[in-house]
Amino acid sequence: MRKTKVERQRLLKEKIEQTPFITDEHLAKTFQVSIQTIRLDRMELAIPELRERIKYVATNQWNETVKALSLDEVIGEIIDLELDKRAISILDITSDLVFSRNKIARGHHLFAQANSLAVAVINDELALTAKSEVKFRRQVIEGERVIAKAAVEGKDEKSRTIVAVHSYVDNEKVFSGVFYMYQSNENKGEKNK
Amino acid sequence: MRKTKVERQRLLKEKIEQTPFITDEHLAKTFQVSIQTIRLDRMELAIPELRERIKYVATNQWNETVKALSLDEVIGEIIDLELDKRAISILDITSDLVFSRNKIARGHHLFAQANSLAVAVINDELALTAKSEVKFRRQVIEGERVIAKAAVEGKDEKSRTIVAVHSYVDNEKVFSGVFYMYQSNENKGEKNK
DNA sequence: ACTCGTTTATGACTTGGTACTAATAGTAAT
DNA sequence: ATTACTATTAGTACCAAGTCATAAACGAGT
Repeated sequence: MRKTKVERQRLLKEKIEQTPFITDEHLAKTFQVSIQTIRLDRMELAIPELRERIKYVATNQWNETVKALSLDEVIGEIIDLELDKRAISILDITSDLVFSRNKIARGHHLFAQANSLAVAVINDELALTAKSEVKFRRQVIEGERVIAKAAVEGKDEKSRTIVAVHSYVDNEKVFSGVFYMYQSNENKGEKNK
Repeated sequence: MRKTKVERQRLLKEKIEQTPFITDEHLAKTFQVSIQTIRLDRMELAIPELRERIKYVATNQWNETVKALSLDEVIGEIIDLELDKRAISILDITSDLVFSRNKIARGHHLFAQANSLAVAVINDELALTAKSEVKFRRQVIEGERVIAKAAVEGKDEKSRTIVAVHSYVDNEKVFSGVFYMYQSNENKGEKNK
């Protein structure tokens, strides 16, 4: 005999989770019940119809967010560097760096490029970001090349080095930020351990 | 007079690429032509219908998701999420995330964790960081576990969503930031006509 | 025999289309 | 002016994959 309703619903839920792109018709066949039964089941389980499921998967932000960010190699290539003064790096926005739906680059990649450039420009074994203020001026699209220019601007009252970074695509500013950097050398204030 | 056919088709293609989840009806209105014209255009341009477009996006993203599941430790794991309210994620600082010399975590990883949590907490198809102010309160060392807590704080004067994120290691605050997020905010709410 | 939970059937309606045919408007060539 | 042609609009039939509501049939248990 067929399984109980509860059992079928358990399996149904599983099945839909595994292969969300399945029609009621198909489900009815695999569970050897009528389409109407499947639909009743879905209603009881509050499982939306196929099209809504597809849409959900398509628009779901979660997946995008959890998606891999190979952070270490995304920070761009340094093409010019004058220690304690200025630095320039290039970051090509590849498909890995964007939201797949709209091809817009995720913000933290631009941040990472700028931040790592700020670290690099400082002539010290150790430079750490203490604070930063950044602005994402316009979206950057897949395929664009971001040129980040960092300039050391001096020290603040706590003798942290101030680095200004401006990033451009085709001379249009897309990102700017100021980074306040700890240094180990001249600056003491050895932080905690 | 209206634009030429060629021009309209160029714009049509663009529009659909930008916002693939748009019906022919909506397109007809925005281009001030009949639905049939839009359909002729799509045929000539070999652009599939809405459902196929959604499906395409969904399947792509689904694959990404499957991939992401094996690399979920990269920007942290979301362990709690209440859309439009708050979210919590955990990031274990592994050796990949630190400066090799001193085992201190690179700033942009903390930023990435916080930023992506800010994106995730927003209940919208599209959320982008417009601006942020962050503070790195103390260094994080290899082996430590960073818990980031995001809270949606409302909207600013430009109706960007404000998300505050604070990150802790053992109840000690190591990072804090405020993110101002763009939202697309379009459909989903409208039903009546 | 009657009732209850479950299952199946049926019909009307919905969305966002495809496929096809036909009519109309506007422009250019002869 | 007539013809030719393109572009656009209109209308019909049909489809997939549903929703919603109603009704009927089945299978047991007490």
